[in-house]
Amino acid sequence: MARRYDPERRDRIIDAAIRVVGARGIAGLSHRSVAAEADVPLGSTTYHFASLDELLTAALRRSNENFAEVMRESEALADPEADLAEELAGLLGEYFSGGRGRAELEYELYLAALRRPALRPVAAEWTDGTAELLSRRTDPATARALIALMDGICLQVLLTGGAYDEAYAREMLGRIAG
Amino acid sequence: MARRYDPERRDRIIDAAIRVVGARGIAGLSHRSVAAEADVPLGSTTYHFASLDELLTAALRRSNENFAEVMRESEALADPEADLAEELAGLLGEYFSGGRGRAELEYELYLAALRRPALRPVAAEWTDGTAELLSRRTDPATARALIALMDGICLQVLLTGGAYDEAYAREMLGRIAG
DNA sequence: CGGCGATGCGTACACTCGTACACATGGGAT
DNA sequence: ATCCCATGTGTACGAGTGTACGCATCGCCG
Repeated sequence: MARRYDPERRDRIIDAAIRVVGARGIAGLSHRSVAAEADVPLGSTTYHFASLDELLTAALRRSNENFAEVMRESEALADPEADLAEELAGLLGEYFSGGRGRAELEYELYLAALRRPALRPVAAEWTDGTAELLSRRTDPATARALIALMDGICLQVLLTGGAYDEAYAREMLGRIAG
Repeated sequence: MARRYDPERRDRIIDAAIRVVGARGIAGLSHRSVAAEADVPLGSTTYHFASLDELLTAALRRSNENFAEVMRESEALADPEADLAEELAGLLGEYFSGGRGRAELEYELYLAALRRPALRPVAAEWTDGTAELLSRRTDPATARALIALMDGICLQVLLTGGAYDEAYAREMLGRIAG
């Protein structure tokens, strides 16, 4: 077969990996499944990413960037007049409004760091980055606690299959933000 | 080989599964690895647990029971005089004092519910049970928020590889408990 | 323009896995 | 005492996996 000149292949493989994780979970991620999704031969995925951990790391980093984008777009976060707890609760509402899919995907990548030390620095990047963003509206310790509570609330929704209760989230975030 | 009469084999297989997950993670869980750990033939594990999901469900349920035991033993939780936030922060301290191992194992099973609907009812059982326990000291909504925050704090410790800060946990739990 | 190294391609191998199945055994119901 | 079926045992098969390797191709640097 003719060889293709494809300078952005690496990026496309990462995108394919994210789609595969979204559709079949990390358990369904393999060099072959990614190769098929990205429409590249098997050898190409192993060439660009020596191990699956490497690929997952890249996928988590990209996922983080996507989320960071969303938070940056929310100008309300920068408005010192707005109620921080309400803004965050609203943000989570939007996050869940598109169905479980997206949140499930991003959390699966994030939680994968539990067992994969290679992902931990990337997970820490996300936490630190978000904390820094929130630090413009409150002190650093409070910022971290807000993130922890949001994580916990998302977890309860995702793990137990329950619904997201925005008023409840607003109330509890408010207790921390003061 | 002589057949062994072994009425508690099912239980021993569950224990073996928990040890395997602790040592190699859910990714390393297979009928064969469990069979080897429990010292039973392969066919025996497939006989007692038709699918790995079934085995994971049983493992998560047992893990929940172990944790519930710990919480019940903590009489301090029942003492209306004690400061709830301080008690919970202390409990988490004990939880982490034995190294990452135990928390990592239990959270891995718990978080597996994200992608395995079969585990979600069991995860919900745990949340509901713990919330009920805490409801003796506070209202139900606050109880759920305390659990969410504890989950989030544990997650930050486990995912980023950071250390557990008991004073910080106490402060933030206190803001929710009021 | 020449070549070389990065990139792409296809295949083969050894391994593990879930599943299925045929057969053995003996506890407990009848 | 007898028989049945829940339980236990061993093996085989096909599918999927990570990895390695040889060869092809061509952008780019000298």
